[in-house]
Amino acid sequence: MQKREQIVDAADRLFYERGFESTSFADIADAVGISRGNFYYHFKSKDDILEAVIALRVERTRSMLDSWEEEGGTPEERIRCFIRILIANRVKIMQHGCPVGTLTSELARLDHSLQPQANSLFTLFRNWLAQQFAAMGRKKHADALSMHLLARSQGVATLANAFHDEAFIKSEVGQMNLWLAAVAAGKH
Amino acid sequence: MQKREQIVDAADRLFYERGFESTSFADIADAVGISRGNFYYHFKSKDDILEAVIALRVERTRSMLDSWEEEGGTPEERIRCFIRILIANRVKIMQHGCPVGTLTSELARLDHSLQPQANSLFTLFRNWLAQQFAAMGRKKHADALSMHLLARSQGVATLANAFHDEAFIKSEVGQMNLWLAAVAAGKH
DNA sequence: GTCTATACCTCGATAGAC
DNA sequence: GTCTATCGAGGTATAGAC
Repeated sequence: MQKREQIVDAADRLFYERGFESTSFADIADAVGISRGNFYYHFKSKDDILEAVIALRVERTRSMLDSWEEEGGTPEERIRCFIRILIANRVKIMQHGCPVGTLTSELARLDHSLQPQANSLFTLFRNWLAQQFAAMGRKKHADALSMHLLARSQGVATLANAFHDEAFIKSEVGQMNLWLAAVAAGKH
Repeated sequence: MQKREQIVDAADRLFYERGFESTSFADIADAVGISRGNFYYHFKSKDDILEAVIALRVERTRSMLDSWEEEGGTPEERIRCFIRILIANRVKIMQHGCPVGTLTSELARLDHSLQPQANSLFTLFRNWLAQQFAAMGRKKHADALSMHLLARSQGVATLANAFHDEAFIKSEVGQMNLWLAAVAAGKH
Protein backbone atom coordinates (compact mmCIF):
# COMPACT_ATOMS: atom_id res chain seq x y z
CA MET A 1 0.00 0.00 0.00
CA GLN A 2 1.26 3.48 -0.88
CA LYS A 3 2.27 5.82 1.93
CA ARG A 4 -0.28 8.36 0.75
CA GLU A 5 -3.10 5.86 1.13
CA GLN A 6 -1.82 4.84 4.55
CA ILE A 7 -1.86 8.46 5.66
CA VAL A 8 -5.41 8.98 4.43
CA ASP A 9 -6.55 5.74 6.05
CA ALA A 10 -5.02 6.66 9.40
CA ALA A 11 -6.38 10.20 9.20
CA ASP A 12 -9.82 8.84 8.31
CA ARG A 13 -9.84 6.72 11.43
CA LEU A 14 -8.36 9.38 13.74
CA PHE A 15 -10.61 12.17 12.46
CA TYR A 16 -13.54 9.91 13.32
CA GLU A 17 -12.27 8.84 16.72
CA ARG A 18 -10.84 12.15 17.96
CA GLY A 19 -12.22 14.72 15.54
CA PHE A 20 -10.39 16.78 12.95
CA GLU A 21 -9.22 19.61 15.16
CA SER A 22 -7.76 17.54 17.96
CA THR A 23 -5.93 15.14 15.67
CA SER A 24 -2.38 16.41 15.16
CA PHE A 25 0.21 15.49 12.56
CA ALA A 26 2.10 13.76 15.35
CA ASP A 27 -0.90 11.47 15.94
CA ILE A 28 -1.11 10.53 12.27
CA ALA A 29 2.67 10.16 12.00
CA ASP A 30 2.68 7.74 14.93
CA ALA A 31 -0.14 5.71 13.40
CA VAL A 32 1.53 5.45 9.99
CA GLY A 33 5.11 5.20 11.23
CA ILE A 34 6.66 8.10 9.35
CA SER A 35 8.19 11.37 10.48
CA ARG A 36 6.23 14.57 10.93
CA GLY A 37 8.04 16.53 8.25
CA ASN A 38 7.37 13.90 5.67
CA PHE A 39 3.70 14.76 5.37
CA TYR A 40 4.43 17.70 3.20
CA TYR A 41 5.77 15.53 0.47
CA HIS A 42 2.30 13.99 0.12
CA PHE A 43 0.00 16.83 1.25
CA LYS A 44 0.54 20.54 1.31
CA SER A 45 -1.55 21.19 4.43
CA LYS A 46 -3.79 19.61 7.04
CA ASP A 47 -6.84 20.77 5.10
CA ASP A 48 -5.44 18.87 2.14
CA ILE A 49 -5.52 15.66 4.19
CA LEU A 50 -9.08 16.41 5.27
CA GLU A 51 -10.07 16.87 1.65
CA ALA A 52 -8.60 13.48 0.79
CA VAL A 53 -10.37 11.87 3.75
CA ILE A 54 -13.72 13.30 2.68
CA ALA A 55 -13.13 12.15 -0.89
CA LEU A 56 -12.38 8.66 0.42
CA ARG A 57 -15.56 8.63 2.48
CA VAL A 58 -17.61 9.84 -0.47
CA GLU A 59 -16.13 7.07 -2.59
CA ARG A 60 -16.85 4.40 0.01
CA THR A 61 -20.38 5.69 0.56
CA ARG A 62 -21.08 5.67 -3.15
CA SER A 63 -19.99 2.07 -3.55
CA MET A 64 -21.97 1.04 -0.47
CA LEU A 65 -25.12 2.62 -1.91
CA ASP A 66 -24.37 1.02 -5.27
CA SER A 67 -24.01 -2.40 -3.68
CA TRP A 68 -27.38 -2.03 -1.97
CA GLU A 69 -28.81 -1.09 -5.32
CA GLU A 70 -27.32 -4.12 -7.05
CA GLU A 71 -28.51 -6.55 -4.42
CA GLY A 72 -31.88 -6.13 -6.06
CA GLY A 73 -34.86 -6.33 -3.77
CA THR A 74 -37.57 -3.78 -3.22
CA PRO A 75 -36.92 -0.13 -2.38
CA GLU A 76 -38.19 -0.94 1.11
CA GLU A 77 -35.55 -3.65 1.51
CA ARG A 78 -32.88 -1.25 0.31
CA ILE A 79 -33.87 1.33 2.89
CA ARG A 80 -33.69 -1.40 5.50
CA CYS A 81 -30.02 -1.76 4.54
CA PHE A 82 -29.57 1.89 5.47
CA ILE A 83 -31.31 1.48 8.81
CA ARG A 84 -29.25 -1.62 9.51
CA ILE A 85 -26.02 0.43 9.58
CA LEU A 86 -27.02 1.60 13.06
CA ILE A 87 -26.92 -2.01 14.20
CA ALA A 88 -23.83 -3.04 12.27
CA ASN A 89 -21.82 -0.04 13.52
CA ARG A 90 -23.38 0.19 16.95
CA VAL A 91 -20.17 -0.27 18.92
CA LYS A 92 -18.35 2.52 17.11
CA ILE A 93 -21.44 4.72 17.16
CA MET A 94 -21.69 4.38 20.92
CA GLN A 95 -18.01 5.31 21.19
CA HIS A 96 -17.71 8.08 18.61
CA GLY A 97 -21.13 8.92 17.19
CA CYS A 98 -22.00 8.96 13.49
CA PRO A 99 -18.96 9.74 11.31
CA VAL A 100 -21.00 11.90 8.96
CA GLY A 101 -22.88 13.82 11.62
CA THR A 102 -19.90 14.50 13.86
CA LEU A 103 -17.68 15.70 11.01
CA THR A 104 -20.41 17.93 9.61
CA SER A 105 -21.07 19.45 13.03
CA GLU A 106 -17.39 20.03 13.72
CA LEU A 107 -16.69 21.72 10.40
CA ALA A 108 -19.82 23.86 10.78
CA ARG A 109 -18.59 24.99 14.20
CA LEU A 110 -15.14 25.78 12.86
CA ASP A 111 -16.67 27.58 9.89
CA HIS A 112 -14.33 25.47 7.78
CA SER A 113 -13.99 25.92 4.03
CA LEU A 114 -14.52 22.19 3.41
CA GLN A 115 -17.96 22.27 5.02
CA PRO A 116 -19.75 21.85 1.67
CA GLN A 117 -17.70 18.76 0.84
CA ALA A 118 -18.58 17.20 4.20
CA ASN A 119 -22.24 18.07 3.67
CA SER A 120 -22.14 16.31 0.32
CA LEU A 121 -21.82 13.07 2.30
CA PHE A 122 -25.18 13.80 3.86
CA THR A 123 -26.58 14.73 0.48
CA LEU A 124 -25.44 11.42 -0.95
CA PHE A 125 -27.59 9.56 1.59
CA ARG A 126 -30.38 12.08 1.29
CA ASN A 127 -30.70 11.75 -2.47
CA TRP A 128 -30.33 7.98 -2.46
CA LEU A 129 -33.03 7.57 0.20
CA ALA A 130 -35.32 10.00 -1.63
CA GLN A 131 -34.84 7.92 -4.78
CA GLN A 132 -35.93 4.81 -2.92
CA PHE A 133 -39.00 6.50 -1.46
CA ALA A 134 -39.89 7.77 -4.92
CA ALA A 135 -39.57 4.21 -6.25
CA MET A 136 -41.95 3.15 -3.50
CA GLY A 137 -44.52 5.45 -5.07
CA ARG A 138 -44.04 8.28 -2.59
CA LYS A 139 -42.60 10.64 -5.17
CA LYS A 140 -44.27 13.77 -3.80
CA HIS A 141 -42.86 13.43 -0.29
CA ALA A 142 -39.73 11.47 -1.16
CA ASP A 143 -37.31 14.14 0.05
CA ALA A 144 -39.26 14.87 3.23
CA LEU A 145 -39.39 11.15 4.06
CA SER A 146 -35.67 10.89 3.36
CA MET A 147 -34.84 13.82 5.65
CA HIS A 148 -37.09 12.40 8.34
CA LEU A 149 -35.29 9.07 8.31
CA LEU A 150 -31.88 10.74 8.23
CA ALA A 151 -32.83 12.88 11.21
CA ARG A 152 -34.00 9.90 13.21
CA SER A 153 -30.82 7.97 12.58
CA GLN A 154 -28.75 11.03 13.51
CA GLY A 155 -30.70 11.45 16.73
CA VAL A 156 -30.24 7.80 17.62
CA ALA A 157 -26.49 8.09 17.03
CA THR A 158 -26.21 11.22 19.18
CA LEU A 159 -28.08 9.75 22.16
CA ALA A 160 -26.45 6.33 21.83
CA ASN A 161 -23.12 8.12 22.00
CA ALA A 162 -24.14 10.19 25.04
CA PHE A 163 -25.68 7.32 27.02
CA HIS A 164 -23.76 4.33 25.58
CA ASP A 165 -27.06 2.52 25.31
CA GLU A 166 -27.20 -0.45 22.95
CA ALA A 167 -30.75 -1.45 23.83
CA PHE A 168 -31.88 2.03 22.86
CA ILE A 169 -30.38 1.64 19.38
CA LYS A 170 -32.12 -1.68 18.85
CA SER A 171 -35.45 -0.35 20.08
CA GLU A 172 -35.27 2.68 17.81
CA VAL A 173 -34.21 0.60 14.81
CA GLY A 174 -37.25 -1.59 15.40
CA GLN A 175 -39.48 1.48 15.39
CA MET A 176 -37.84 2.85 12.26
CA ASN A 177 -38.54 -0.42 10.46
CA LEU A 178 -42.17 -0.30 11.58
CA TRP A 179 -42.40 3.27 10.36
CA LEU A 180 -40.89 2.23 7.03
CA ALA A 181 -43.43 -0.56 6.61
CA ALA A 182 -46.21 1.92 7.31
CA VAL A 183 -44.79 4.30 4.71
CA ALA A 184 -44.63 1.44 2.21
CA ALA A 185 -48.26 0.67 2.97
CA GLY A 186 -49.19 4.22 2.07
CA LYS A 187 -49.60 5.51 5.61
CA HIS A 188 -47.73 8.55 7.00
CA MET B 1 -22.62 42.48 36.98
CA GLN B 2 -19.63 40.76 38.54
CA LYS B 3 -16.61 39.99 36.34
CA ARG B 4 -16.91 36.32 37.14
CA GLU B 5 -20.46 36.21 35.84
CA GLN B 6 -19.41 38.13 32.73
CA ILE B 7 -16.70 35.58 32.05
CA VAL B 8 -19.10 32.65 32.46
CA ASP B 9 -21.68 34.35 30.26
CA ALA B 10 -19.18 35.03 27.49
CA ALA B 11 -17.74 31.51 27.76
CA ASP B 12 -21.24 30.05 27.65
CA ARG B 13 -21.93 31.85 24.39
CA LEU B 14 -18.54 31.16 22.82
CA PHE B 15 -18.50 27.48 23.82
CA TYR B 16 -21.84 27.18 22.06
CA GLU B 17 -20.87 29.12 18.95
CA ARG B 18 -17.31 27.83 18.45
CA GLY B 19 -17.09 24.84 20.75
CA PHE B 20 -15.06 24.37 23.91
CA GLU B 21 -11.77 23.32 22.34
CA SER B 22 -11.52 26.07 19.77
CA THR B 23 -12.47 28.86 22.15
CA SER B 24 -9.29 30.32 23.63
CA PHE B 25 -8.77 32.54 26.63
CA ALA B 26 -7.94 35.29 24.17
CA ASP B 27 -11.44 34.95 22.66
CA ILE B 28 -13.13 35.17 26.05
CA ALA B 29 -10.84 38.00 27.15
CA ASP B 30 -11.79 40.01 24.06
CA ALA B 31 -15.47 39.40 24.66
CA VAL B 32 -15.35 40.43 28.32
CA GLY B 33 -12.77 43.19 27.95
CA ILE B 34 -10.17 41.98 30.42
CA SER B 35 -6.61 40.79 30.03
CA ARG B 36 -5.65 37.17 29.50
CA GLY B 37 -3.73 36.78 32.73
CA ASN B 38 -6.61 38.03 34.78
CA PHE B 39 -8.65 34.87 34.31
CA TYR B 40 -6.68 33.07 36.93
CA TYR B 41 -7.92 35.35 39.63
CA HIS B 42 -11.45 34.04 38.97
CA PHE B 43 -10.80 30.50 37.70
CA LYS B 44 -7.87 28.19 38.20
CA SER B 45 -8.09 26.52 34.76
CA LYS B 46 -10.05 26.35 31.53
CA ASP B 47 -11.85 23.25 32.79
CA ASP B 48 -12.91 25.33 35.76
CA ILE B 49 -14.65 27.75 33.41
CA LEU B 50 -16.31 24.86 31.59
CA GLU B 51 -17.58 23.51 34.89
CA ALA B 52 -19.11 26.89 35.71
CA VAL B 53 -20.68 27.08 32.24
CA ILE B 54 -22.26 23.65 32.63
CA ALA B 55 -23.53 24.57 36.10
CA LEU B 56 -25.08 27.71 34.62
CA ARG B 57 -26.79 25.71 31.89
CA VAL B 58 -28.08 23.16 34.37
CA GLU B 59 -29.49 25.97 36.49
CA ARG B 60 -31.19 27.61 33.52
CA THR B 61 -32.57 24.31 32.29
CA ARG B 62 -33.97 23.49 35.70
CA SER B 63 -35.79 26.79 35.96
CA MET B 64 -37.12 26.45 32.41
CA LEU B 65 -38.53 23.00 33.20
CA ASP B 66 -39.93 24.36 36.47
CA SER B 67 -41.67 27.20 34.66
CA TRP B 68 -43.30 24.76 32.25
CA GLU B 69 -44.44 22.79 35.24
CA GLU B 70 -45.92 25.83 36.96
CA GLU B 71 -47.77 27.01 33.89
CA GLY B 72 -50.15 24.20 34.68
CA GLY B 73 -51.79 22.52 31.75
CA THR B 74 -51.75 18.86 30.83
CA PRO B 75 -48.57 16.78 30.54
CA GLU B 76 -49.16 16.83 26.79
CA GLU B 77 -49.12 20.62 26.76
CA ARG B 78 -45.93 20.63 28.81
CA ILE B 79 -44.21 18.32 26.36
CA ARG B 80 -45.34 20.67 23.61
CA CYS B 81 -43.30 23.37 25.37
CA PHE B 82 -40.25 21.16 24.96
CA ILE B 83 -40.91 20.56 21.28
CA ARG B 84 -41.46 24.27 20.79
CA ILE B 85 -37.84 25.04 21.72
CA LEU B 86 -36.86 23.86 18.25
CA ILE B 87 -39.00 26.63 16.78
CA ALA B 88 -38.07 29.30 19.29
CA ASN B 89 -34.33 28.67 18.87
CA ARG B 90 -34.39 27.75 15.20
CA VAL B 91 -32.04 30.51 14.05
CA LYS B 92 -29.31 29.56 16.51
CA ILE B 93 -29.90 25.87 15.95
CA MET B 94 -29.39 26.31 12.20
CA GLN B 95 -26.16 28.20 12.94
CA HIS B 96 -24.68 26.14 15.76
CA GLY B 97 -26.80 23.05 16.39
CA CYS B 98 -28.26 22.07 19.77
CA PRO B 99 -26.18 23.40 22.69
CA VAL B 100 -26.68 20.20 24.69
CA GLY B 101 -25.98 17.78 21.85
CA THR B 102 -22.92 19.56 20.49
CA LEU B 103 -21.27 19.96 23.90
CA THR B 104 -21.95 16.34 24.82
CA SER B 105 -20.52 15.13 21.51
CA GLU B 106 -17.44 17.30 21.81
CA LEU B 107 -16.62 16.25 25.37
CA ALA B 108 -17.19 12.59 24.46
CA ARG B 109 -14.73 12.94 21.59
CA LEU B 110 -12.15 14.63 23.81
CA ASP B 111 -12.72 12.00 26.49
CA HIS B 112 -13.09 14.94 28.86
CA SER B 113 -13.45 14.52 32.60
CA LEU B 114 -16.53 16.77 32.68
CA GLN B 115 -18.43 14.49 30.30
CA PRO B 116 -20.77 13.25 33.07
CA GLN B 117 -21.70 16.82 34.02
CA ALA B 118 -22.53 17.62 30.40
CA ASN B 119 -24.57 14.44 30.12
CA SER B 120 -26.53 15.45 33.19
CA LEU B 121 -28.04 18.18 31.02
CA PHE B 122 -29.46 15.47 28.78
CA THR B 123 -30.60 13.52 31.82
CA LEU B 124 -32.45 16.56 33.11
CA PHE B 125 -34.57 16.65 29.95
CA ARG B 126 -34.82 12.87 29.83
CA ASN B 127 -36.20 12.54 33.35
CA TRP B 128 -38.52 15.49 33.02
CA LEU B 129 -40.00 14.17 29.78
CA ALA B 130 -40.34 10.67 31.24
CA GLN B 131 -42.20 12.18 34.17
CA GLN B 132 -44.64 13.86 31.81
CA PHE B 133 -45.22 10.67 29.83
CA ALA B 134 -45.81 8.81 33.08
CA ALA B 135 -48.34 11.45 34.08
CA MET B 136 -50.05 10.84 30.73
CA GLY B 137 -50.61 7.26 31.84
CA ARG B 138 -47.72 5.79 29.87
CA LYS B 139 -45.73 4.84 32.94
CA LYS B 140 -44.40 1.57 31.52
CA HIS B 141 -42.81 3.15 28.45
CA ALA B 142 -42.22 6.62 29.86
CA ASP B 143 -38.43 6.49 29.56
CA ALA B 144 -38.48 4.93 26.07
CA LEU B 145 -40.92 7.59 24.87
CA SER B 146 -38.73 10.28 26.42
CA MET B 147 -35.60 8.96 24.71
CA HIS B 148 -37.46 8.70 21.42
CA LEU B 149 -38.53 12.32 21.56
CA LEU B 150 -35.08 13.47 22.64
CA ALA B 151 -33.52 11.56 19.74
CA ARG B 152 -35.88 13.09 17.22
CA SER B 153 -35.18 16.61 18.41
CA GLN B 154 -31.44 15.93 18.31
CA GLY B 155 -31.70 14.62 14.78
CA VAL B 156 -33.68 17.64 13.67
CA ALA B 157 -31.06 19.95 15.17
CA THR B 158 -28.19 18.11 13.47
CA LEU B 159 -29.77 18.18 10.01
CA ALA B 160 -31.09 21.72 10.37
CA ASN B 161 -27.52 22.76 11.19
CA ALA B 162 -26.08 20.87 8.21
CA PHE B 163 -28.63 22.07 5.65
CA HIS B 164 -29.71 25.39 7.21
CA ASP B 165 -33.28 24.39 6.49
CA GLU B 166 -35.99 26.20 8.45
CA ALA B 167 -38.90 24.55 6.62
CA PHE B 168 -37.53 21.17 7.64
CA ILE B 169 -37.60 22.14 11.32
CA LYS B 170 -41.20 23.29 11.08
CA SER B 171 -42.27 20.16 9.22
CA GLU B 172 -40.61 17.87 11.76
CA VAL B 173 -42.06 19.80 14.70
CA GLY B 174 -45.49 19.33 13.16
CA GLN B 175 -44.90 15.59 12.95
CA MET B 176 -43.60 15.43 16.51
CA ASN B 177 -46.75 17.11 17.75
CA LEU B 178 -48.89 14.64 15.79
CA TRP B 179 -46.89 11.79 17.28
CA LEU B 180 -47.38 13.24 20.75
CA ALA B 181 -51.14 13.47 20.26
CA ALA B 182 -51.15 9.82 19.16
CA VAL B 183 -49.20 8.84 22.26
CA ALA B 184 -51.65 10.77 24.42
CA ALA B 185 -54.49 8.91 22.72
CA GLY B 186 -52.89 5.61 23.71
CA LYS B 187 -51.43 4.76 20.32
CA HIS B 188 -47.72 4.00 19.73
C1' DG C 1 11.10 9.86 -0.63
C1' DT C 2 12.29 10.12 3.95
C1' DC C 3 14.75 12.07 7.54
C1' DT C 4 16.25 15.82 11.26
C1' DA C 5 16.20 20.33 12.66
C1' DT C 6 13.87 24.22 13.34
C1' DA C 7 11.01 28.47 12.54
C1' DC C 8 6.97 30.54 14.08
C1' DC C 9 2.69 30.69 16.16
C1' DT C 10 -0.96 30.05 19.71
C1' DC C 11 -2.27 27.69 23.52
C1' DG C 12 -3.00 27.36 28.76
C1' DA C 13 -0.84 28.83 32.75
C1' DT C 14 2.41 31.52 36.02
C1' DA C 15 4.99 35.46 38.21
C1' DG C 16 5.19 39.67 39.88
C1' DA C 17 4.44 44.88 39.44
C1' DC C 18 0.94 48.15 40.48
C1' DG D 1 -8.24 43.00 41.17
C1' DT D 2 -6.10 43.98 37.02
C1' DC D 3 -2.19 44.51 34.41
C1' DT D 4 2.25 43.11 31.51
C1' DA D 5 5.68 39.88 30.64
C1' DT D 6 6.84 35.45 29.98
C1' DC D 7 7.12 30.35 30.37
C1' DG D 8 6.85 25.59 28.38
C1' DA D 9 4.27 22.65 25.55
C1' DG D 10 2.43 21.56 21.40
C1' DG D 11 0.54 22.99 16.90
C1' DT D 12 1.41 23.60 11.57
C1' DA D 13 4.66 24.31 8.28
C1' DT D 14 9.43 24.86 6.07
C1' DA D 15 14.43 24.01 4.91
C1' DG D 16 17.79 21.24 3.69
C1' DA D 17 20.74 16.95 4.34
C1' DC D 18 20.76 12.27 2.81
